[in-house]
Amino acid sequence: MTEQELSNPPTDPDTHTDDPLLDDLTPPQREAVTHVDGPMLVIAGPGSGKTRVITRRVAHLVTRVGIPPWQVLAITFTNKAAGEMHQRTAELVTERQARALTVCTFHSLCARILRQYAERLGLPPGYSIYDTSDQKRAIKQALNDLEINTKNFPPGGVLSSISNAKNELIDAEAYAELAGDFYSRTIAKIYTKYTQILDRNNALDFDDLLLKTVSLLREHPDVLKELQDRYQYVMIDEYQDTNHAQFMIANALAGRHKNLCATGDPDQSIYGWRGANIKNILDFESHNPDAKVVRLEQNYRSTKCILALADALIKNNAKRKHKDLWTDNDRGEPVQTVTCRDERHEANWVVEEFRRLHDDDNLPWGQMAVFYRINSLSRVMEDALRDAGIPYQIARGTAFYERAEIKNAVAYLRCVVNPADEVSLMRIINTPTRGISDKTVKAMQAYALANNVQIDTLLGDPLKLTVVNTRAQTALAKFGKLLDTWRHAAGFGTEETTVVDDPITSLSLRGFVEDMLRQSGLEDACRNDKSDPDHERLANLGELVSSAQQFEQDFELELELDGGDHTPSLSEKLLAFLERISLVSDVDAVDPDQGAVTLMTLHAAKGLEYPTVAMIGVEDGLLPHERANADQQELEEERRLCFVGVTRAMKKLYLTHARYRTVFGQSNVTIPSRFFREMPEDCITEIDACDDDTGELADSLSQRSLAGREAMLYPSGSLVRHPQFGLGRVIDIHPTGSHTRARIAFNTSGTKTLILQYARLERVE
DNA sequence: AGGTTCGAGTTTTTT
DNA sequence: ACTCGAACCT
Repeated sequence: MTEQELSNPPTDPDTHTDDPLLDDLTPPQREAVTHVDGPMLVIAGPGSGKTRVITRRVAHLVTRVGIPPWQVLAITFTNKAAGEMHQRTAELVTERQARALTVCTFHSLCARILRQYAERLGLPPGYSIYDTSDQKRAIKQALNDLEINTKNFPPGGVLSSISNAKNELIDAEAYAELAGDFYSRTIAKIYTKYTQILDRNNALDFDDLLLKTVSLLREHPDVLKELQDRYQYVMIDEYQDTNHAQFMIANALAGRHKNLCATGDPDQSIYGWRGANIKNILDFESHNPDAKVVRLEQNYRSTKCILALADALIKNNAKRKHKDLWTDNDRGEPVQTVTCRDERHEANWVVEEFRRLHDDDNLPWGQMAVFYRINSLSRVMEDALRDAGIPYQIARGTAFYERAEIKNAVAYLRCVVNPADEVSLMRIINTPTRGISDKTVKAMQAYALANNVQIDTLLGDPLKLTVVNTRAQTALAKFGKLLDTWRHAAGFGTEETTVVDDPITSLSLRGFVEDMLRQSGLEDACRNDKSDPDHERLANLGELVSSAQQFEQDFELELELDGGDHTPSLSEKLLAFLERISLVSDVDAVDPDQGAVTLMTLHAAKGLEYPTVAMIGVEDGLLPHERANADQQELEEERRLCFVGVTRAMKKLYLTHARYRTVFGQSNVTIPSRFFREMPEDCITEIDACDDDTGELADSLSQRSLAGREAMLYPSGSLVRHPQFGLGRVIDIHPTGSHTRARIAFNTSGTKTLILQYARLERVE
């Protein structure tokens, strides 16, 4: 469900044109769409047709004004949003034009630019992109090297201090100069060390992608000019959530031709905690005195009730520019605020209500969504939905890549591509166990530090490690050989054997990943893992192979469509695959056509819309979150978060809270959110679900049907289709833990155990 | 060397 | 309640 999919602003007869790109737009929308040169700010309230305006403007620039499509750059907040925007623009222009557009996130744009200009920055091409857990490992390493206690400086906290500094473009040196107190002086030391570790590992963290791009643009005027001329029309969506580094990049790119179009809504700024600066959008006009400003205030999405509630809520923010939110839509039903006993009751109440909507009102599952402030609330909701046999999906695209077995597999791939990546190497050097002990590893690190060599050189020459015994040396050498074999196969030759891999004879990406999983012993380790009798982990590795294959196909198709006769080599495909894996976001996993109830955090819900929305856990301490209670600014951000959630709903909205909530296995009394008191009574129906016993009934019902109505969707013997493995027949299916596994005999690929949540199975009748 | 147990910290939100 | 790491045992 994307913005504006279901809404159609009425035609205004006075300003009718014959241009199909324009004639169904309101005057302000049209004003924004037809603006060509010079800066423009579009302040777009929720559901005001912002996405429509952006896609139409791109189409207008390309097909009416005659701007070459490759000069247009559109930056979105997630890959998912980029994909959708690209898709919707493609419907308005030719296929060739659509392909020439650049639509992506800041991070993937930066990764692309950095790869292109790597040698100008002295950046070796196989650089790793570290995610939060890799970053934490690097921080721990830094703390260890500096002999600082992790008790006083928890890696997470240190990381966020460093991240905040990076987002403000403050490097370690500058940080040290600013540091006054003991805490910041220590952070400065860790920051310096952390930077050294990343450099040594040839790794960038998320912030570095932006940071390095800023320095590239600053220090290489010729590169800047090249990029400015390449991207003459720059559009940034969700401008209220840009941080300082992103602001610098946007303004540097648009600095020459001045065609910067920013769209967003200050009331939906919800990423302040990660360095987003709401001032970027508020001060747009003073940064660009000649800017055209368009305000889109009419809402086409929600009922009057929902919008009135949202408006009343957001008016409580003191630091806010006034906006008139209005709609011609029906008044609709009142918003229901529901009091439940505990989180289980709450989940069951929502499930019962959703089932009623589905069965009685014929509302498809895909048009319902559940939002929550923190991820941990998804658990109960999931259990209730699964027990009720209702199909659901969770917007956690990164969850798959956070699994230990997948992280290990990815670490192997990174080590192949980037020999300097010590964080990844340490992860896998003895996983699965191969006779390399902690002691041996410590000795390696000590030697590498003392002799200032890259740690992986020791794998080629373990005899240097005189302190470890022969057995360990042999194990190291063997492991080194294995890595070398893969590097060779993938086309990352060692210096003297720079292998130009021949795309005809070289392995496919899928084949490479499969070989690596087998030869590394990861596959066998999962197969023999007694703690995982259902081979869930093995199935996950299988999913990684499919995703590699899927990526390979898409990547080759993309290049083919680009017109070049260039067939990508295995090494190119591997680099691109790793980059993709690093930059997936949670909402990227949401498939609106899947016909399933969607669960996500309020942050992930930004930019989406659903006919029916339930927001759960609307309690003080959760929304607003307790960590934001003290600070007025943060409280206002929590209110904006609530505003974002409420304004996603088109027709029906439920706000639920539980009297007791179990945290860490302890049941605690809760207080309803203070935001309830800010909502107008005439928009609300209060329901006390504790009065009736539907919840209790649901409790007992769900217990009985626990063995899974989900399994009924794919009964044994039914014919299914898998995107990679093709047609197959279900042998058996069981719900286990948080997943449902199915054994499926495929016609061409043999029998595989798949997890329904990851395998995109399709029932074939 | 490798597996097991016990304790601590964990949960805010994410590219 | 659950996961991760460190000490401890085989």
